[in-house]
Amino acid sequence: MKLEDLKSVEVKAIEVPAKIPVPPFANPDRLADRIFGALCRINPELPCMEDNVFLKRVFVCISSAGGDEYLPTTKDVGSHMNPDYVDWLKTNKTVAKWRKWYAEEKERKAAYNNAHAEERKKDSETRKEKYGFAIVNGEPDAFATGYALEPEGIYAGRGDSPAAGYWKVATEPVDVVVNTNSQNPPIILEVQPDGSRVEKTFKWNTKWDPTAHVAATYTVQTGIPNADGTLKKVVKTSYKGFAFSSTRKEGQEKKYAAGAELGKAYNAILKQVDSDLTKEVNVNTAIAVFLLFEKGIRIGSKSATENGTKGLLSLVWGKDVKRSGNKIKFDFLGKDSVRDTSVVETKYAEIIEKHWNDTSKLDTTKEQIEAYVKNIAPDVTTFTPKLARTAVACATALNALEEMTTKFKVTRESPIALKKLAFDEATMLVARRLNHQRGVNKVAEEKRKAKFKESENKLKERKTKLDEQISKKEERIAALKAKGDREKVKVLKEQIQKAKDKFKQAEMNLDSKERNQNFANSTCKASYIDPSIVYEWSKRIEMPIEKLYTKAQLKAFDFAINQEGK
DNA sequence: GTCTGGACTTGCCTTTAGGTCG
DNA sequence: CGACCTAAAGGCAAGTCCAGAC
Repeated sequence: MKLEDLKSVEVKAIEVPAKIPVPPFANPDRLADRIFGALCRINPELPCMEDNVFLKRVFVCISSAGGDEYLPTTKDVGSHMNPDYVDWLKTNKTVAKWRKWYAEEKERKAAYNNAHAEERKKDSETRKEKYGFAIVNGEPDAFATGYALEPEGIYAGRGDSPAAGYWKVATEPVDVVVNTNSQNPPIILEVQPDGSRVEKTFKWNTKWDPTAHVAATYTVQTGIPNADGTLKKVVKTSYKGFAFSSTRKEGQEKKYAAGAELGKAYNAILKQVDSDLTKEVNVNTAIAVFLLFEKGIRIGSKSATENGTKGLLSLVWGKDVKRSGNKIKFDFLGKDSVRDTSVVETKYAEIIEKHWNDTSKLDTTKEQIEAYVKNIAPDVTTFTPKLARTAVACATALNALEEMTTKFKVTRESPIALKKLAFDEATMLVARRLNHQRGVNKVAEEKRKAKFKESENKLKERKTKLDEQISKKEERIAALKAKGDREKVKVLKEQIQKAKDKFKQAEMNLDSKERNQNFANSTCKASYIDPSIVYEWSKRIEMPIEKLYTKAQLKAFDFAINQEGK
């Protein structure tokens, strides 16, 4: 989806983050001290602290930077083949001392922030007003993801990232290329260890590329450092930039428009797939198209990614995908190392197995898939496999909203809480379809389970209390009836009904939470479901749209949400 | 046509803000 | 009226995709 060329860009400021802080008994200018500090600063409950591969790499970096005094001995961690850093970290005195300092520092900072809350808020607002934006095509435009350069730190990758645990070098202003055609260069806001900012001027490297929708670009390198901070070995390089809000908005708008166009061709595409799979022509591409539209699966490439994760084109038959009767069963690690164990039920299961098994991986390409779809639907001007995911989400959302409206008997008069529940349940169905799982690590999962148990107990307590209150009120009703006070009886009865309804809603909410606890609907809400679908639904049942989207989302979706009078 | 740098999007996790409850 | 809790913002890793070099 090509974005419009830019006419002009002027960047106000770029922030340079502070280095990793270290305790007063260490040397902030010494890299080994900062890496050790970064290690001690990590929350000990995070999964990476249970990961010996991660920890081993951290110590390789510390040693390489000249911090041998921080290294555990072989006696401390066992054999070289299978060292145990996890337990050592839990008992080592130096680590404990550093951790204590970081904990105190955190408290001190929180207390300071608390005491200076108003002043800090004002400060940050002033800064945002003065510097937190660029001027794009003559109009002020916020940054979509902040305007601070990459800070140094230990690279925390997801899954089996080959860079996890290595040192990520801070970006220096000399490494940055500012994308501007303005005479006014951005200033540097250098963050001090105490959080204040010092303004500095700098002679930036600049270029002007109207097709690139970024304020600046730079690369970040991760690997094993020398004592002076240069890298002895580079493990990973990533390219970054500061995107504009308007860019994101433009992209989203075009995406949904293209998705809607594709949606119209949906039936025709499935019909062609049906015909091809039945006649067994073009089968590999037809299977890919079928799964893209049935499952909303990511496309991936022929080979696995460097983290070992997979997408449709790298799935191996018999290993990542299997058949059981008329079911196709998936089990593989996808983006962000999230496991996909979904099942697709289809009458084509046997044909799919026959052909996919022949070639191990699906014998097709993105280009062939694109050509296949465009051949059926020549009106669809933009099609990439990723767009199928948007189309699947929108189609699912449309059906799910209808389904949940009926299931929960939502009408215009329904309470807002019930409408919200129906909406959440519907978006959760989309999240399941797109496999948006949450917190796959054990620590987070345990916490979530504990928390859920707790709310369940609280609800039970509430039920006991409610029953007591109701029986008391019923006694009073009986007494009032005897007296013939109809008015008060009516009021009391209404109160009871209200309390019962409220409790029932709480029960339903908790039940919904339990069923959906391993899924998150935030992502599909923010980037897949066409906001106009949601807006139409909300108008129909008279649900205030601002209860469904956050402030930021409302602003981002204003192209779809007609907010007349607001 | 193929390869790949890098622009742009997606998505999980952590932190923060702000609201609620006792 | 602070402790507690949840929703939203923010952060940044990791995908997809496009265009230019060869």
